[in-house]
Amino acid sequence: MPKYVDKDARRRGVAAALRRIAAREGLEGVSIRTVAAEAGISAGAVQRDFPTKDELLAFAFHDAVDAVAERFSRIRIGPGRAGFAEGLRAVLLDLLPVDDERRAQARVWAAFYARAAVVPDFARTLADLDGLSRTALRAAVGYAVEQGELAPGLDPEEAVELLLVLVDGMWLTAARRPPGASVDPQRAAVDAAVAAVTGASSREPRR
Amino acid sequence: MPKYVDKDARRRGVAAALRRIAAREGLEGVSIRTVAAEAGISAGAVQRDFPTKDELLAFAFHDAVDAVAERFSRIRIGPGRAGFAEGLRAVLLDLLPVDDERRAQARVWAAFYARAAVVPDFARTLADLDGLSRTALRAAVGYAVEQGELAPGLDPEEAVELLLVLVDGMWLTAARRPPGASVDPQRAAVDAAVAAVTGASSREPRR
DNA sequence: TGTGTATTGATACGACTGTATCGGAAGCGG
DNA sequence: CCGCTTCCGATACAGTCGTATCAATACACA
Repeated sequence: MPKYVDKDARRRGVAAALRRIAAREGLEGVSIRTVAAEAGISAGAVQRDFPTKDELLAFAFHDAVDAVAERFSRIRIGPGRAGFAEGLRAVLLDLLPVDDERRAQARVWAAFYARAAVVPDFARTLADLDGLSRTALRAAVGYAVEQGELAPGLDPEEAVELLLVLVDGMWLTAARRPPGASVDPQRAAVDAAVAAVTGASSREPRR
Repeated sequence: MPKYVDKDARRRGVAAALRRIAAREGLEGVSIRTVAAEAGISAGAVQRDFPTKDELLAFAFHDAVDAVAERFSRIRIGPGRAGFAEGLRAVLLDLLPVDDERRAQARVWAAFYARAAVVPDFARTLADLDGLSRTALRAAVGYAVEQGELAPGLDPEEAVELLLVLVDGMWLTAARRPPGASVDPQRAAVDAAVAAVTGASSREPRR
């Protein structure tokens, strides 16, 4: 039969267009028409791929969540991989918006994050992501305890919660960084975070 | 001459109405008409107080920033006041959304925060707030160093940056907490943060 | 090559947006 | 009590929103 088209690929393309707009002007600038224009197709085409705007937003959101989850899962901390301090440092540095792509991604994240404060579905998705990060961090912190790399006074479970909050803070602080500003303060925060959680010194050894 | 009205008071009232809406449905639900209805006045009256919507948003934002700044400045850490650990714990616990008012405030904050990722004026205001917090934290950390309460390996300047990020993370994580959820994870994060930064133990001494 | 169906762009609709304009209500100085 | 100035609510306007509808198009198969 006639005229077939790769639907999933185009759905992802439309979602990417939405994120480009969201990175530029926030979720407020996102409409069926603007997204269609950014994607280079007509508004009618967008309507067919996503019958309603909520579905479009939800899809783009889940796509963004997946991208962030993938970014985290790329760095595994544990036996045979990176040590705890190095791994933690890598995760946190990965959130620093050193290039435009990462800065754009952070701004999109901030937009969706704010929506999660108001739309329960979004909040649930972020809570799920928390769950994933929690188990990953639990494993990493457990490994740190084995290696004696966790700061002596820290309760492992509590350390996991601290790191969760820290990651959110890094990511969102990054979102509001103006284009020309220096990343040094954030780099300092990363150094301090690694030092505080591992109990090591941030002054002499590394850098 | 005729008919006088307290303009500033009503401007604040309108801004408060805006924030109530923002806490409930986000900045997307904010329009001249909805704000007017929430404030119990006509749309024309809002227009007189705020000729343009941007001015209204900016005013409400600055009001919210002032409220947050005031919340922080209420707790002074230093000689004669609270010790560093207690003061830090108090600041962080103050961000926990234990009541509805605080949760609403956090959601409003998230909305404005996301806008700061996209509107340079908002970003500048938050950067100014960072400046304020930075000097306050510098004093507190300096005091901690004197008292030997700072974790031994931590660079004071870096510790300040870490705390800045941490506060943002606490506040924004709070914003997306569903109404019924427990605050225990966040309380754990606070305990860990205090322990990690002071170098003390989070297991036995306090709690 | 013709045919039938999946896809498309355009157009229509009602609701809502921000903003401008304006006639009447309201209150104080005389 | 009057006049004048400030305030207020309503209405008007052009634009955009999300969504529905529909004729025209483009393609795979016979």
